[in-house]
Amino acid sequence: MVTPIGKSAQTRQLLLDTAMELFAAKGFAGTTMRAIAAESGLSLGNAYYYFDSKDAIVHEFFRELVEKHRNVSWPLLVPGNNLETNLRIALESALETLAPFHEFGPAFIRTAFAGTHSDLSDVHRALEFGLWRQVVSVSSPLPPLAIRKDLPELLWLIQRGIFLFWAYDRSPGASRSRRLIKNVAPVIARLVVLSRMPVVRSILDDVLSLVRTAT
Amino acid sequence: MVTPIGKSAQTRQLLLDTAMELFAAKGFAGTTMRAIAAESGLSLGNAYYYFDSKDAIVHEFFRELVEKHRNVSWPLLVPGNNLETNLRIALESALETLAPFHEFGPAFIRTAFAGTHSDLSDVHRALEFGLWRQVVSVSSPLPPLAIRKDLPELLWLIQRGIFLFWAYDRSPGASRSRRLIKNVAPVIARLVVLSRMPVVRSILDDVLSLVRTAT
DNA sequence: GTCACGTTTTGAACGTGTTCAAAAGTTGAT
DNA sequence: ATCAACTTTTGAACACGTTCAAAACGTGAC
Repeated sequence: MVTPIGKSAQTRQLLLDTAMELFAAKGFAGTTMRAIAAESGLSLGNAYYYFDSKDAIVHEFFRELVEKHRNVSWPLLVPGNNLETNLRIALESALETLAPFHEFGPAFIRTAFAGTHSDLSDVHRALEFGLWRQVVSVSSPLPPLAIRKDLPELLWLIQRGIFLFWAYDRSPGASRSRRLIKNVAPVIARLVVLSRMPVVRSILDDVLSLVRTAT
Repeated sequence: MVTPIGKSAQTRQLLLDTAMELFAAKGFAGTTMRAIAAESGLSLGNAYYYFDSKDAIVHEFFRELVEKHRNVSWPLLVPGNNLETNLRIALESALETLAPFHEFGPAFIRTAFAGTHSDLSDVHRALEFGLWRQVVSVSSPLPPLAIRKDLPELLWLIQRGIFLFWAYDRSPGASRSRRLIKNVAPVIARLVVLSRMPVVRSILDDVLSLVRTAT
């Protein structure tokens, strides 16, 4: 009999799928490693053979959600929208995707910021750097040349901030996060227009190099 | 015999003092609730009578550190320093105070952002809002009137950001955080000068109202 | 077919944060 | 002095994340 390729990988995936089901059904605290293993028909120790920790599983779960957000929001970024609209779409759909898992907020933060530097770059990319490039390039009118190249990085930074805020936002339905997004979008749009002015542009340059210091 | 006032409060304080010693000696993970209780000559359950959780103890520990930072940095803010200098002093002394407890970073974040809204205001205040007022008011030249009133709030925001960055900064000796501070100070100083210009001022207004949305 | 070696799986154990019912102690009114 | 109500303390227990030595399994060489 032909052994299916990657039997080990399959077991790992089974674990992951089971975990994600349980996460969705019972939440983070309500999903125990024992339950994940049992529901997968494996022993507890075996789960730890495939994943170093519960957080490691959450980490992969998070990456799935990021991918989902990308797939959901990408088609909504239609040409003709202005930057403010696209920005709102991208941010709000992120919130929508994450909403059922608000309880995971701190764990997401933990796993997104933990790990080595190369791993952080990974999350960097995972956090949809490409999506922000799309947000920019599909907006009309296109942002001023002065900032067009750097804008995705700036937007990515904004999204990181909002993500952090959301993770610790205790307001019902994350209403404060929603309000924040609604207010951020026009401010950024205005800032982009003003970036034509050398003073503003120089400030943005400063901020950008700060961000690069920190990355 | 005259019972000393607040016997209950004393027990609580004993627990706290013991915990802080152990935290300094053995770190966060190395300090168990059992050890705190035992070293205080109390039972484990009793410790939980005074503190809801280990995090609750860390929370108070953090507040002590914040107070310590205030006391350390306040006298260093001498008149004659310019804003950039004072800003660096305040930020770097914060790092110095927190440095031995880098391992607590995520726990600090957790406790600082958890809790009710009124509790968050508490942390708000705890994070030395007053210190930033002092940083501003003792700087010469004084910042432009256009921004003088709001600057402390802006600086407080900056500090929060840097604190977050530090908490998850894995670089040896938190060197990245140190570098960030060194670079942030002049940028902010420049921004303050530019705040005389209406465009810049209007952007700052936007940012401020965003912050207030989020608070 | 057997053996040696690497991969996978097990089951039990450890130490942790947290909970809780019940005991012990304290206080103030009668 | 007694009793009732409240505060403090105890000790045992629970469930969880994590670890580990040993067993089982698979595979390729001889």
